[in-house]
Amino acid sequence: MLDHLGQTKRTHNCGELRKEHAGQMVTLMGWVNSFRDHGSVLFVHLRDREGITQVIFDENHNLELLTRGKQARAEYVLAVTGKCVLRDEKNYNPNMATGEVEIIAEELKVLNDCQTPPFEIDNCKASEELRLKYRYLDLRRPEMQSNFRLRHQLALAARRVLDEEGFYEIETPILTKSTPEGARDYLVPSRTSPGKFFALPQSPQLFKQLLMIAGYERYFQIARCFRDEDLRADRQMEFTQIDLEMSFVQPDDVFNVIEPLICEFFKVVGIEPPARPFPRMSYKEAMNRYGSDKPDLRFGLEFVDLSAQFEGGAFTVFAEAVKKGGVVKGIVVPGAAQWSRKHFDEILELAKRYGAPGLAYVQVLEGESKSSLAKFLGTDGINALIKTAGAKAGDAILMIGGKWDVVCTSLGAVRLEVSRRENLIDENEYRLLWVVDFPMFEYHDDDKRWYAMHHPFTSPIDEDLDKLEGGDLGSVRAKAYDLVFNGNELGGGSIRIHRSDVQAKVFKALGLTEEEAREKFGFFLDALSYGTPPHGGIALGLDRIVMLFAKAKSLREVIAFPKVASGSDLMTDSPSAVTPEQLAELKIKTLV
RNA sequence: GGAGUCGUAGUUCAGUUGGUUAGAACGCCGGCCUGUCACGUCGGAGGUCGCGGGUUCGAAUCCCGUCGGCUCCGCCA
Repeated sequence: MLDHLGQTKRTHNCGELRKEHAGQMVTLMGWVNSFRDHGSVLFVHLRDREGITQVIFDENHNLELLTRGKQARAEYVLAVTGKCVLRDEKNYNPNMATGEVEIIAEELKVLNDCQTPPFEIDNCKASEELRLKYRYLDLRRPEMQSNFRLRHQLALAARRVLDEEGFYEIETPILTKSTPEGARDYLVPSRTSPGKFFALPQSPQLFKQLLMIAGYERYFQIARCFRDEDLRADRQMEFTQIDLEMSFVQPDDVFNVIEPLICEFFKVVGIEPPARPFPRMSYKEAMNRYGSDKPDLRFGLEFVDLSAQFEGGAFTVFAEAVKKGGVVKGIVVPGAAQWSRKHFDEILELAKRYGAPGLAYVQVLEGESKSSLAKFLGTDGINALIKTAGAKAGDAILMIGGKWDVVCTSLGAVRLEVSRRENLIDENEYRLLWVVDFPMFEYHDDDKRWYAMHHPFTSPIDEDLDKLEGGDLGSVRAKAYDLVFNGNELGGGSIRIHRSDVQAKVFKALGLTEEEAREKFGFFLDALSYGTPPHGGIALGLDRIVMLFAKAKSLREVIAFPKVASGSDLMTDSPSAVTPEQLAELKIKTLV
């Protein structure tokens, strides 16, 4: 039989009672975390958001109440009133914050019962699939509740810091206009304009720029963004950004807002904040030294350029690569001289997945070193190589030669894999940096045209403005920057174009005719011409920030109701079919 | 779109070379138990081996297909 809550009021939560409370009458409400029935005495651990407290039902104290208490099962919802008492010292439970006290039940209300849960909340060993199907149960687990407390605290800190810095929080539309650049849009059919569609925003990009044009000077929003692309452990189709924009600024001004904000996050989680200013590295340098535009600086394995060693040499594969304008780069891996052939082969396979033509290596030994290159370079050549690379006995040098970007990217992947295999990452270290001076454009071989690397409203750096016309678009640098945290891209932004003439040149460079530009961004181009202040901003991935501070392996651990890799929601079983009537109303026919 | 990997009781897993009645732990149900907090103890129930097809005297096991989860490539800032 269930009881009504009635006028019973909770006096304390399940995490706050200490020995100072001994002697007080208290009322707790929560879920049965566990129970142990000893016949004439029953122990119940009652759990709520704040913690767990032990409640005792005792035959000598109240037989009728004990009998009723014994009906409780896992996850029943109880209201218990009783006296908080100090436990005998030998009965302290040091594993519980409330372990020095317990509640002797005087009154019990069973507010609700519970089916046998599909997995134990207290001791969850369930697969992620099952956890997601019963997400509301999964979210009861203290580990998950702690993730969402952290998420709340970080979002709150962001609001506090940005408010102190003079930012207004302003909402922008969720139903907006499809823009073909960038990621695939989620489309929403318009009933009132049959055959036409809204798009869900990939980011509030244009709206926040319009707010600058509108004179709001400093805007921020904790904004939901949508991208119809395949998911990853660190990528959901629907995610949250701390999005902001500022007027009359250069990149430094943005950094000077973001760095204190990030430091505040460290304070919230109780970790010593990193030193400021955060280091900065150009895109080119990051690629050259680490093979990534989001280098993980928690470990070394920096690239050594070995092009000069191979130029014109007997190892024709590498010599040819250099001759054609490519490079040969290597990393020195401590201890890897002992690796098995199989181990090297696995690394080679990885490099190939990233487009590397091959992978050469030298196993550096006390006496003669081992390498497949020995027959080309001779002992002297190998020794010279070892010296240039700075390798010691016991190390191995892994080398890739070819086109610059392929070498950097594939060796970067090798560097990361090696760091994992060799356990080179200190999980308690936090390394932040700004990656700056990104290329403005990147060339896509498949459709033979240039694309904006960031987005087409990014300002080129002043010195490169001239290069927009007449030529070498690949060398134009953008006033764009990414914030990188332990090898993860936490956010990115740029100073925007505020002049119509510059914007027109960029569109032209991207191959957009004036008519196309007008059709796609006409409203925005109009706005640009009405006194746009210089402005710029950034967006930080809130989910990723929470994930990193929570040391979670996937975004799904810090998003309350996430999608799985295939893009569906296992709890609601969405997406799902809709009725023919719904489609008819929208004038939509499906092809499947 | 592609690659790898996993799918057996409510859950997590084991399951030998293809062999007779598919096991364990936890959970669940019932009994006993006054100090447990991973309680203990006695007993019990619980299986479409993801699904479909094939090979075989015989399939959880081998083959083909398919569905679903995870990780990655492509894609994505």
